Amino acid sequence: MMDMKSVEKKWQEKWEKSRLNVFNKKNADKKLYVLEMFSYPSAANLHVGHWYNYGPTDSYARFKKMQGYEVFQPMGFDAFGLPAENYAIKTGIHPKDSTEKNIALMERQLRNMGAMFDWTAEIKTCEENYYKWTQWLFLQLYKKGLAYRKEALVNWCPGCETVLANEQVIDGKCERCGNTVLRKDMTQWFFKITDYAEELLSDLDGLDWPEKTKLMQKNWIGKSTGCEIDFECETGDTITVFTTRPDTVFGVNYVVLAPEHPLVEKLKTAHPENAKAIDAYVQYASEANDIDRLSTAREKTGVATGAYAIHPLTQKKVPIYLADYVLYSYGTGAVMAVSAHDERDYAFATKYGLPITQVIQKKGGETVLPFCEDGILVNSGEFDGLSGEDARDAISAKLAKLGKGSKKVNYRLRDWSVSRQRYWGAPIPMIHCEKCGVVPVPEKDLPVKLPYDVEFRPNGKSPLASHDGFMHCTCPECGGKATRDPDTLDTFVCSSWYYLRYADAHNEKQAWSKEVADTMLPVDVYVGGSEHACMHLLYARFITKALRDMGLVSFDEPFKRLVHQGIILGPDGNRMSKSRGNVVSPDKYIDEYGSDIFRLYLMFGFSYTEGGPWNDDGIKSIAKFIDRVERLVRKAMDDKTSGYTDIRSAEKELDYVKNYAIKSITRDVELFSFNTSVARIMEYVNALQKYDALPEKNGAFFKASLEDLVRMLAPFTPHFAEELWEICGNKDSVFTESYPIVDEQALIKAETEYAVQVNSKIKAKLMIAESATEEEIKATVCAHAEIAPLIEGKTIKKCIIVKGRLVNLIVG
RNA sequence: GCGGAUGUGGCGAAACUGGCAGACGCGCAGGUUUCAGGUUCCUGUGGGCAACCAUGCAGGUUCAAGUCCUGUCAUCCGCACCA
Repeated sequence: MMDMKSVEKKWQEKWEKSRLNVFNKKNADKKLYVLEMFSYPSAANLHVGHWYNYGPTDSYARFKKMQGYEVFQPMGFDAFGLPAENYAIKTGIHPKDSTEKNIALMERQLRNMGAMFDWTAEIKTCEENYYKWTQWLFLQLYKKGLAYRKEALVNWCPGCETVLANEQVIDGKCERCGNTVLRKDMTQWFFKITDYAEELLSDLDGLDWPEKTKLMQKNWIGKSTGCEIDFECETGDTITVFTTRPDTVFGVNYVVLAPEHPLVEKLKTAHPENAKAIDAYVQYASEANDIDRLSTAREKTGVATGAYAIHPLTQKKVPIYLADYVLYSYGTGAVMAVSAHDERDYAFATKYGLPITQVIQKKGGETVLPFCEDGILVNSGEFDGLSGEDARDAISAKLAKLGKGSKKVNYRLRDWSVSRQRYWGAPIPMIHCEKCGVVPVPEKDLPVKLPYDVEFRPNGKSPLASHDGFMHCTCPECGGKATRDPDTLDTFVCSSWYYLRYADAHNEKQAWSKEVADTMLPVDVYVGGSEHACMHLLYARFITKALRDMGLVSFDEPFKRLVHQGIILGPDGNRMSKSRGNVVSPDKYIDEYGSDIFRLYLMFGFSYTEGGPWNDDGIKSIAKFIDRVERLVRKAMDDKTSGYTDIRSAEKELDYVKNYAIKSITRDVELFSFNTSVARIMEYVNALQKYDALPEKNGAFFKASLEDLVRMLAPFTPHFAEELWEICGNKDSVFTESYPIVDEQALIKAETEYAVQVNSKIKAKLMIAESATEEEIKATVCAHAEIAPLIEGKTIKKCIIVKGRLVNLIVG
């Protein structure tokens, strides 16, 4: 039995020395960029999830390398972020110190994993030579008008006196102190991702991504086509509403504004008798936290303003309400309420006793209100009788003609808020000057360094705001006194472009050279968890498109193909978590069996994209399998009795199994179907063992067959295969070999087994020559001893032959 | 509420465009090796004595359904008043 630990160490050192894992630019024409999502540097050891992401994907990469691709598989660290800062607040250990320590630890473990990472391209997002370019990226977006400042609602924890990221808000409460999180207006930097909404949506079609992920992005972007309609308000102002159902416009019973709508103030002035009630409602709505407000189950609330608006087509007066079921952030922040044909309006109207006017009739059936589907228009003047689509066209055309409305497309997607009132991130490279306003830091002055000596314990402001040395600077435009932006960038900004930096990691003059980027990118295969569907994966696509429009890259999409690994659950079937106490650590398994066996088990025991509950019964069997392979190889190499040199049926049979395995593996690895690939190798090993047990065998043939086994095994158990390859008497790395290629000739058999059915029931199995014609097959089947009695005296109505598989005789 | 996925032996799972359901492995049983335990190797292993019955459940299409269609239940994931 091999000492896996020393074998792994031996080969890792050899690979390091021979630069086996380093991308060779000379072969760039054959490049294949295989990327795993980089890691957050945690203090804990690598967990099963890391192994499950990186181990099998590395096998994929190695397989492609053996197929002749020049594989680029870099690794790095997404090193800024909240956990390090929270840890610092709790323990007083500086985020930089803990992060660097964690990176060192994690990098060592990643190296011990033996994956084919090209460490020469390693990046750490918290280092100056990286975040300098993150800041540069911000400036490019700013120049392009894609970064802007505005007031926005943020999560505010009154206990910690700080802003929280959405992820830190658990059930409406602060994850640290448990206080109820409030919403607060603050001026923030945003990236204008909404400018790209349409392209982000339409380009999904061309991506080789899981359909589920594409659908999630599609829903997230949330395109809806409709119409904006103007209602004149009694104050003389115009209330513009957005609707996807202009066909229901004759059924408008009232108009609703979101409580935050700017017109509220004016309406209050116009109707002082209601001012108190309005104020109370606005206050009530602002205090409701997101969880309550967003719940569909919540009862509708609202208040009458006393004001009215004029219906643009009927000229009738309709009352104006405030209600928080209308979201200020979507559409125009105002809706026309059609009580009969919208569930929410119906519920509101019912509660407050408002009129309900039916204007749509169900086609062929009784109309039950609220009726929200398409139907035939009634009570709609000249538009009566029209149906859904036609009515929408006709009515929006009429409104447009009157200057009272126009077609409009809205997206659910909002601009990306990137300011964080936090310390451990890339400082936003902006300067605030009393005279010149907001001024970008000149590129030559980058990076804006993140100072070390900062009080990062929360006090209600960004930690950097209290650091005088950082804050005070001179205005690059007027040279006068100015201050820096005290906020840092969301870490998703760092990870939105890292795949570009990998390709040109040591470039000191640029973030990347366009030439290099265009050679190395896009990423051919990107592997990571599906939890990033609407965050990282969307941001990265947006940034790529923005960079393309700036002429900095020449491709539209960063990740051509995307694969999500499944999740390995705890043995109890739940997500692993400390609180549940069901966390399985890979350490003891690595210690006992080594990294090859551990990764092989991960590949064999689970369906890669599904994952599933952890179970360690299987890992022992993998260790046994590896032992068996080793014994088989050693025995064959020691075997001096080479026997004879003929190729008999036994050799042909072995060759068949081998080539069947090669063919299957070649297809399955491409699909990330590792469990079936390993199964085919096991079958081949079983066949080799059977052959080995023969009294006589062709020694040279057997040795060659075993060398093929080692090649086949190499991507899955790289260290072990190298050792076997050496035992076989080879000097070079097995990874300089090419993966065995299927010999189709070996897969042709003289005879195939057919299942024979009579009236669709299996009755017999028999061997039929591959060359037989359909007529011959039919004759053979009918004459067969088990079949003949069953069809005797009956007419064969039909004979279905599936070549190489089955024959179905329909008799009556 | 909306959208999506999944449901197959005692267990992890296979099954490419409808074509022999359960590959491969675990476990289990019997044998073998060993002083003994582990190990090795061999054989068997969905259920039922059988005809037959079996892919969550109920229908349907088809010569043929795990696979296609309709309905339904359960679990998981995403979104959640988006007008």
